[in-house]
Amino acid sequence: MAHRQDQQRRASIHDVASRAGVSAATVSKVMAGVTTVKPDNAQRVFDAIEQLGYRVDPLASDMRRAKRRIIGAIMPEFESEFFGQMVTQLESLAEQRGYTLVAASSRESEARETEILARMHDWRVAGVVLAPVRNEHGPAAAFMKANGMTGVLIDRVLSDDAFDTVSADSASASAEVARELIGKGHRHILVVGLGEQAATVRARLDGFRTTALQLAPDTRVDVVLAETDVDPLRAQLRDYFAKGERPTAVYSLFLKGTLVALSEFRRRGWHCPNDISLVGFDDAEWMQATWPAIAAVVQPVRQIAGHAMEALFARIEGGEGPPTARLEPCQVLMRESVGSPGFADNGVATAHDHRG
Amino acid sequence: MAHRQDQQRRASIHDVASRAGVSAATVSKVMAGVTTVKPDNAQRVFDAIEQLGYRVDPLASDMRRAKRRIIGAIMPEFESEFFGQMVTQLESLAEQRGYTLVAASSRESEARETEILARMHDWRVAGVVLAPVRNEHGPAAAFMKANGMTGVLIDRVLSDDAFDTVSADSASASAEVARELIGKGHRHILVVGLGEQAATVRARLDGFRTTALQLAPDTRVDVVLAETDVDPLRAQLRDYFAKGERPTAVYSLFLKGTLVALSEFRRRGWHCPNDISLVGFDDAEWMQATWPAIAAVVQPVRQIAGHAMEALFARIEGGEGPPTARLEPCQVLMRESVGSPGFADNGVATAHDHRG
DNA sequence: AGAAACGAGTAAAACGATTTTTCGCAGTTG
DNA sequence: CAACTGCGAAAAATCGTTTTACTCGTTTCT
Repeated sequence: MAHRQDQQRRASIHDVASRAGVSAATVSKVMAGVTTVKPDNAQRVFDAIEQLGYRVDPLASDMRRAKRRIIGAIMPEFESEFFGQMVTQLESLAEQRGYTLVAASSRESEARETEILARMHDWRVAGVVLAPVRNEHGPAAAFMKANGMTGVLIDRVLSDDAFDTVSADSASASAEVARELIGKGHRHILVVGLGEQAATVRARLDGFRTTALQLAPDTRVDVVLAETDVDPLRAQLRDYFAKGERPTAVYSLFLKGTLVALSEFRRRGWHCPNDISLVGFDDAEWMQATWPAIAAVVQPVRQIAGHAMEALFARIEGGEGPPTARLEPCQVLMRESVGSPGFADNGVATAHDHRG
Repeated sequence: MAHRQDQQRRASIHDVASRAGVSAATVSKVMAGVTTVKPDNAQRVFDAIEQLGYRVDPLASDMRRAKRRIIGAIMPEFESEFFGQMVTQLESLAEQRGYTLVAASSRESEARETEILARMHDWRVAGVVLAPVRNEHGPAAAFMKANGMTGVLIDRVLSDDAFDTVSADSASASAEVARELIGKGHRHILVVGLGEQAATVRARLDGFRTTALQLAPDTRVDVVLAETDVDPLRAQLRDYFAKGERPTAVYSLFLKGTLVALSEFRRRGWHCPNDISLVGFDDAEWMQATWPAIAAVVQPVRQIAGHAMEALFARIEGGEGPPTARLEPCQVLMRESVGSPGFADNGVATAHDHRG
């Protein structure tokens, strides 16, 4: 084939039409499966399509309708397993319905979130799955509302008066964590979190505290909440321990907090679970490979993605009615990082002797 | 504003034109910054744009030109830090040049890879960043070639005769790992990997073995390579150890292998680095938080993304010349999981006594 | 003065599809 | 035989832009 002119223009519907000796409209009808076309002509159209390798240009095809067969997805980040799985799921579900998913990362910035949303509005996407940086009351949701966009809010949300929401049932999961920890005898527990994710953090904190205090009113629940970034949290946690505070268990409300707690333990020579117990919201693959394995709350990614898309497409297809707020149950995996207090011996690392 | 009819049609260029009392062509010129427009008219156009909240429909705008201001990105998966960071970077770089990134996950399937590519071709994307599942010789690259698409290959590739490639310098990094391990006295090292990622796995393995044997010809390098999935690897590794093999160090050629190795150590009660040393290709955030911290080869994500986009846009803008093959240097972080052999005491777990 | 150049703008043709409208024609009916 | 019915297909309108080609004055050059 030598050095073909590869930068050729692709065959359009008119090329197919003229080769088949019919009009473009007829080609369109054949492709849409309309039956009022003579079999003879239909065959010639099929042949022409085959020969030219013709494929519909989806964007041109969408041109005529107001909405395009595109779903926008905005995630706070792509670097974590959770959002990675979420995007994968959403992509798959969108595809199943003949839509294309266009995902963007707001990089934990509300300003960027709105910019992306504006771009997607320009693209005239059919709908948006928004995982807001903070909560459902941010500028992004307001933008969607103001511009009459259809969308679903997920993850760091509870409920909204304009959009359907789907998120993990943080409160119940946290309550279960509380039951487990109290049941194991813990009475001084530290909860660490990041304040910016207001919606979920509050639900998780309240769910935990309420249940803990209900089961054992003498329980002391300390809270270390950093405002925005992870480094301040690390500093605050360091201060907290430096003051001599010595909880028997730590419950981290989100993944990064679990890492911070873990590295802080490590710095002080504390081992789980002998010196201190640890449970984290959000599971990750590595948590099963470490020693000890880290207990975690597993979010139902598939369910969240599934119901989000279901709700979204219902709205796209004109579904009416008040917005729904769905909470999907989590799974709490109590692994080796959680034990009973009592072996604690104030900062002296103990010998390990786990055996598979 | 009561219950406005929010499902309004957005203002088009013609709406702006008629409100400003000019033609659509003039509006287009004003927006493009053409100077041959009377200031008076230009002002009226700007006012109309302002009042109507008009924004160009990027897809309609792209309609007229053959290529669209869209870059496609195909990654084997979204769940890992590496590809998450990669997508984030690529998105950012595309945006900087006024393009939109559309990312898709091939979910480690070559068949799906080609399907996605076909869809992107239908979309008439300006270019594609492809991180192939296996290597540069797969069906996806062939498809791109056959259809005259412009693109760049990254990550699991070495070089290609049609496309620019950018990847981590696996061989050099592996050589450095070999130097480190040999230097620490290791003479029996197990390398674990996944065979499907042929291109890079071979480079990493050869780079390691060559240097190791060169520095210490008596070194024994065992290799456990699974074909496709992670579970067979786990089984093979289990068999290997069950045979009584007792290397003093393990070098994992990819992240999942590191997790498998780690959990296998855990199952057998072996501790790093006293019982066995571990180095993994690919870094992850958690590796610094665990005890011990896991030594890892850090891939230069930013550099790879940066040069990939640079090369891609050069081609998009018509750049000629033979394809380039870039190798970006990695950083090898020797953490606590690597020590000197000699403390090994055949399977009996030893007491830990790390202190921050 | 007449040609050429230029300035400022418009109408119309693309781009690649889909959808609505119109049209020709064959067959049927009164 | 005129009028009606349907079928199949073509022609035209539409989506929102950009670009080309063209008009109509006015100015400048020879």
